[in-house]
Amino acid sequence: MDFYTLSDKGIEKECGHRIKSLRLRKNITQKEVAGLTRLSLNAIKSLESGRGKLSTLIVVLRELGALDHLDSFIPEISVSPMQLAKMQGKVRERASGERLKEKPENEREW
Amino acid sequence: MDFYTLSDKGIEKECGHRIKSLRLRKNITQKEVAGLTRLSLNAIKSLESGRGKLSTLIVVLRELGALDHLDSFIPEISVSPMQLAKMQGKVRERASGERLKEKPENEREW
DNA sequence: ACATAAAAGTCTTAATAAAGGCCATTATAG
DNA sequence: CTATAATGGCCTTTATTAAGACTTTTATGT
Repeated sequence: MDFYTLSDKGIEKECGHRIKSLRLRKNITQKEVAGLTRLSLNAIKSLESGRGKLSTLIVVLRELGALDHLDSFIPEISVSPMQLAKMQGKVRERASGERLKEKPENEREW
Repeated sequence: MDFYTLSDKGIEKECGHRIKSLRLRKNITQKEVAGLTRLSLNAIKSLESGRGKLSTLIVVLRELGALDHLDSFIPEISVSPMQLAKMQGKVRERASGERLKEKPENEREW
């Protein structure tokens, strides 16, 4: 399955379907998940239809014992040793934006 | 990294950090991501601080070229052949749920 | 086949994210 | 070191989700 062929909405729906599948695999109802997570039934229904907040997803995945899947969803970057050396062990904290000319060297107007 | 040792809020923050790392690896600014995804700068900032909607996460991950990991996120359930046989090729659509006694067999009150 | 419960749909209200703006802080290119 | 851009924080308004209740549809155990 190639997700790049799907629209954003398509991916949202696919995520919802898979969460539902995980739940059904454990054979528990939406209402039970709501109770276990202390979320509302509506939140569970929304999540399974592809909407919802990131926090909702996390809480539900934990209850379904699927947090490890989230780990691969948002991969941790691995910095290569060479790159680390190049930055002298410093981790970049900001993108290196464009820098306007500091000031024209010998500015003169006439 | 084991997500199960983290609190829900901890996982949210970790997700935000990873998204930021993915962005910095491509050396683009939050403002650029906002422009490319047609989301607001605020939405990007929120996402990188661990909040945000699932849809926001998906759109940003696509822009950062990290959608391919989604496949391993919530893997599609693989139904064993035996189970398939047991359900006569039918896929379960609802949890089985408890069923109250249909009706007392020989009900009589006196 | 039918009764029952799971789940989908729909509403109202409360909470929170998104949009857009402005200011303060700080990494960093030069 | 210093000027500048990147980012974080905060605020207001708007849009969307969560909560909670109710009704309707439909899968499914018996």
